[in-house]
Amino acid sequence: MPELAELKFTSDYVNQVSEGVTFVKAEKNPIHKCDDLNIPFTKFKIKAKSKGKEMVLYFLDHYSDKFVTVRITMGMSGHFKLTHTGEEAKHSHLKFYSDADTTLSFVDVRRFGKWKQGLSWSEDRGPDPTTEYKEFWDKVMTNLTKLKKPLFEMLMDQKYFNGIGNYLRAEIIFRAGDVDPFLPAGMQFARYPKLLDLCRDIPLLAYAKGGGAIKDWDNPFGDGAITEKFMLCYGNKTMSKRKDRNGRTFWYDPKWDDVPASRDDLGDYLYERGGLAR
DNA sequence: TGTTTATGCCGAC
DNA sequence: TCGGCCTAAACAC
Repeated sequence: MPELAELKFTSDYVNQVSEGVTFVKAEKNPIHKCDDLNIPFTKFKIKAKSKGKEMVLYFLDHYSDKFVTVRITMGMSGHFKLTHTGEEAKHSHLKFYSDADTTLSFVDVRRFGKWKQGLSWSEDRGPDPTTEYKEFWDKVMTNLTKLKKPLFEMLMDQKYFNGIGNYLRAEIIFRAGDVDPFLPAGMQFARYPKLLDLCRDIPLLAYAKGGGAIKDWDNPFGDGAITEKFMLCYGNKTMSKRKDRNGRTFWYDPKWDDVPASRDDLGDYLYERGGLAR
């Protein structure tokens, strides 16, 4: 489930269940390709922060001010789960054991999630549109000429839109209403500054709507957590869909169905609708 | 029983 | 830019 809002939930969850807890050991599942962790403390606290689609975990020494960091991404299925020790979920790939017979596990069925010790936020990912809005706005608006890909594909570029993924781009574009998703992104941001606001407000809405429901990580996908009221477009049978150039399904309002899906025909379309040279 | 699909990257051409 | 990385559930036959 992990886009910007879910990373915030995950970070919240780690902080909630780790509050006041002392951890004593970190362990990696050998099947996972990422490097083992080396937490150089015998007793430590854990704290988490999220930014876009990344998390940073802080391991704080019980006996000093020293700490180490681990940067984590969630892939398609990553999440954290606190259990009794010995009852960790299948597909737990990192386990942090407390001194109270509990384990905080990083659970990830598909193993697309990654971690690396000693790192903080990635240099090649942009600001978080919800917590660093001004930097986000500046970065987009000062690079309009570089945003040449169509809006619906550009919104997945983490260099500018850190935290936006496949469902958020669908919901952002759907709510933008009159904004053609298939025209070049830079042009659309220049024409419709409200797009910048939506890149902040829709992830915030997802966070607000999901607040009560996503906590049940035993059943993160099946309970319609964010669906009613929030998920208007993504996965909706009455909407249209097509594959983007990366093979991801893009859900959109059927009113844009006349936009050519073939790249060969798109040149003429841009000339007519976008005012661009052929 | 086989195929398609899944909220994401990542690196080899 | 395209296939690869993974498991599991939903769907097709």
